Amino acid sequence: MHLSYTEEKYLKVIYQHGENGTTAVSTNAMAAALRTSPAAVTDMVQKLHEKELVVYQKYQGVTISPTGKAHALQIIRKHFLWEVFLVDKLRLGWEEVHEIAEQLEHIQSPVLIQRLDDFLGAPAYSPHGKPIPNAKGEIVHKASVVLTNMEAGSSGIIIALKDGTSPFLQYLNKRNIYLGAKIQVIEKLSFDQSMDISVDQSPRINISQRVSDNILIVP
Amino acid sequence: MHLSYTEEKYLKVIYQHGENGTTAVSTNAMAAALRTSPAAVTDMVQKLHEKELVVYQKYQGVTISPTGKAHALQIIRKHFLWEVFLVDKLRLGWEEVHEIAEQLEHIQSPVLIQRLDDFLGAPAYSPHGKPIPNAKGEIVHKASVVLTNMEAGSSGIIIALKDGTSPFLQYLNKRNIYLGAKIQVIEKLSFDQSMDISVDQSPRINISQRVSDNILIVP
DNA sequence: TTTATTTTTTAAGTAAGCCTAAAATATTTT
DNA sequence: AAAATATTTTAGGCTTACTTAAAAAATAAA
Repeated sequence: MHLSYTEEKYLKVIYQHGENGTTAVSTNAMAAALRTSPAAVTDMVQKLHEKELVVYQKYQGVTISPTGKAHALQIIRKHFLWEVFLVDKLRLGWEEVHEIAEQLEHIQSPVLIQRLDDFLGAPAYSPHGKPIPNAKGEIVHKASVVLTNMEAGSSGIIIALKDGTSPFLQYLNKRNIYLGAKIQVIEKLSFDQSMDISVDQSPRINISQRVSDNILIVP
Repeated sequence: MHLSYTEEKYLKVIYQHGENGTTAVSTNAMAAALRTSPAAVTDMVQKLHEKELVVYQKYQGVTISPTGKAHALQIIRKHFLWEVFLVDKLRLGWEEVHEIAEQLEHIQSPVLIQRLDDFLGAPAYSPHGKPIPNAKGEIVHKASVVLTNMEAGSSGIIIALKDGTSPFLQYLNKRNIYLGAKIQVIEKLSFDQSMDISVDQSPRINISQRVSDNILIVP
């Protein structure tokens, strides 16, 4: 079934604000999230209920249905993949990519998304460290850990940064540290809490705790 | 001034079907191009006239205005840049990219397009060999030449392919010949009209006339 | 538990973009 | 030049997604 741009936006909000489909979302909350009026939300939600994309009862808020959830997960998948593209390939700061991905997530083309996924190396996490649903809409969630807390000798992949400001990004760029890079913790220096790491097999570099505190890793 | 998705589509068609703004476009022609009714076109064209994006007189067809042209060129620029991305980076066949670029061209974000342009290496031509307007909306048009007609010793860049079918693309891929590659004509073999070329300084390879006939070059 | 407040829904109406059918104008044919 | 045909415009109406204002229901306070 084909959904309109607006219907897609509503489904995504219902899914996300309803804690991934587990709780009901109030009309007011949706209106705020979508920057529209409560009356408009009631209108749309009734239509989505008739299409069986949500479950809605007067005055009881709205919950996403299994069909609606499947749609929402595809939209979220597209959103995150585009975010990875924007940050990873186009080097946009991740404060600014959300807004652009909000538009890109509605582009209709299965082959495009499949190729984009390939091109990006089938990333598992968004730049914000959120797990990307796979093509089937499944979320495979691995717990991430702050680089600071990793043991010497262990390794993993940078999936997200806590600090997304330009100075930090520039620092990382200068030191060739980037999203998706494989990090190996070589040594932890207790004197100043700094650590020696290796990025993608390259020679070891030393980073301060200030830096490692802001890097999230999955094994 | 912000334009709607639909207004953008109309402006592009008016510009392109009016031979880049030089001739008027008929209502029927536009309706066909936009897959809508002539009545809908009259409606929209009157609105665009009031916004001074086109010049329209009853029964006289419509011409783009300078302001409208500036908009159209930006949309076309975006369309072509996305096409380059899809073909060059995502390796989609260029028969299938037009439809996707029709959607992508309406994404609103100046910084996105600037970064995309950088990422693609500021390409001058679309995969179909059409010149891409620059950020100011200027079209710098260099004449292209069929590879077959180039002299031994001369060189240039592949800007387009005449044949975009999968077998041809696979052939090119296998031989490491790609859009944007620098081609040097080393020798022309009159016996079978084949030629020896070098792609981006790599060792010489021989290609048949069947192949060189379908490759377009700019010096 | 009754009243006040907040939330939600209904009702009526708007704008964008489309439709069909009929009327008006252009163009072509005779 | 008149008649026939094709094109274009107008008129009236539809759907989507929104708006504001009023009514209804739920929740919180007294």
